[in-house]
Amino acid sequence: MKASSDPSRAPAPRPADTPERILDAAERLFVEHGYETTSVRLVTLAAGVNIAAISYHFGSKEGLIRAVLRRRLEALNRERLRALDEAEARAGGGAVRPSQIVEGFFGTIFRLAADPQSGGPMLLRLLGRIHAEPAAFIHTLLAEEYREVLERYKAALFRALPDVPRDEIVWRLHFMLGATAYAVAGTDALRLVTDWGTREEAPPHPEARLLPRLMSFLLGGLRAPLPQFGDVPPAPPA
Amino acid sequence: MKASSDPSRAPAPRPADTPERILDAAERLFVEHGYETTSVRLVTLAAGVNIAAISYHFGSKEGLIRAVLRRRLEALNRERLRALDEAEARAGGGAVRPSQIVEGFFGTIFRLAADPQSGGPMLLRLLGRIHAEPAAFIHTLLAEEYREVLERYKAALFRALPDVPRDEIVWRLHFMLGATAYAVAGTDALRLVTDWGTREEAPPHPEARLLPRLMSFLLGGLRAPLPQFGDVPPAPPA
DNA sequence: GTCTATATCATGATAGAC
DNA sequence: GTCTATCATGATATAGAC
Repeated sequence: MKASSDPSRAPAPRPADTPERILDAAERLFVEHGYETTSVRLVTLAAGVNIAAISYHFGSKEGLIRAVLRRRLEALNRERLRALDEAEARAGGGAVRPSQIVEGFFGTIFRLAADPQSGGPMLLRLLGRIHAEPAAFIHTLLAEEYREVLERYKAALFRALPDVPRDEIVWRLHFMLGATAYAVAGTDALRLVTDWGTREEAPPHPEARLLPRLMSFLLGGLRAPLPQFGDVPPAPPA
Repeated sequence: MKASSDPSRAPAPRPADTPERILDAAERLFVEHGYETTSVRLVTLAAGVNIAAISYHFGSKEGLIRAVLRRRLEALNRERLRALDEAEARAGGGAVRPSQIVEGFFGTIFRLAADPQSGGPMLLRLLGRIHAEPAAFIHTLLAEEYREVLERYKAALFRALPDVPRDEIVWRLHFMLGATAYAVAGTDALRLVTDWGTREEAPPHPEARLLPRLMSFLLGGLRAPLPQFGDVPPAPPA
């Protein structure tokens, strides 16, 4: 029997392996302070690993945030595709109802956030934050990671709303993404709108009812009457 | 006659005074690269002023972004209050219609953006970017700057929608802010949703029809059927 | 008010011993 | 794989001449 398989000799001082500890600490710090503001020194300090470990395991700070994002987005993509597959199976050959599509796309975030294994509530804040990062490579990465899933959901919406122009559906999907990213970014932004000056004034667990509230808002926007463009030309003359 | 009042001796090499040149350059660079990523060196270089001018005129980098924001938000607040005053005057003593309220709040951004004096299209991107900055002092500043105007608009919405619980209205206002901030942050985020790989594929001036599209989406969300909370408790038991 | 020169510090990354 | 020590760079801010 090898020593490494002896449970009493398991690497006790490390609760998890180094790369994972780094990913956990980096995720938390990026969420709290943003990508630029968070130094790799602070990440290694919070993770309880050596300063050189990030270069060794992830190559660079950019490699680190890429790994942080991929870890969460992979699970999110998988769940979103599964939700849509299931809804389409239930619909037989017919179109899936818009509420099912919206629930599959946006509700999945909240279902994952309820599972500590998938990141827990931190996942919500990570998604909210990441859409706002100024670094260009992050947006490129997001576009790549989201592409397949967005294509599937867009196609489902086109089928579900055959009377709404496709342009309009794409814009509304964009608006829905924005409303969700903002809603989910944490309670910081909520302070703008509410009177909660102190923690005591805030209701306990304001996010408990967030999902149904958000869903009805998004569906209302998605199914709103089409805009009247009036005299505004589609594009100014060349 | 003093020399300084002689037009031929006006400070010709400076198209505007130093603080304003700095504000213009800083606004553009903060919008493009974010607050943290933009160095004061770059700002002074772009403004064509000396490296020490920012400390002298604004005290620090933080003082600079505060001044950048205040310059635009003051005008925005003024216009938003004016729009609501006007709508309330037209309504006599009655409640202002929701569409008028939403138009007054969100439409004002676009009307200001059409005026180069108020910042032009840059104003849209500035607002989109600023809501996403991680720095805490920026959110505090935003909350202070927005407070009065938001109170007025919230009160108007409460009157306009007496059957909708006030909690729900506040949340929906929050969702509307998010959708707008995202929509307005620039075309970068739009790439996530569209197939525009290259600039050639994008329609010319996609933002021309943005306002009516956004308005109908926001109004649809604001007037959506109330959410059914089902078995979800308002707050978990203590 | 404007400029040059510089003080002081924190960052990301790595070389090389163990 | 992990660690110490260090490098090169670029940051904000200011002192002091003009």
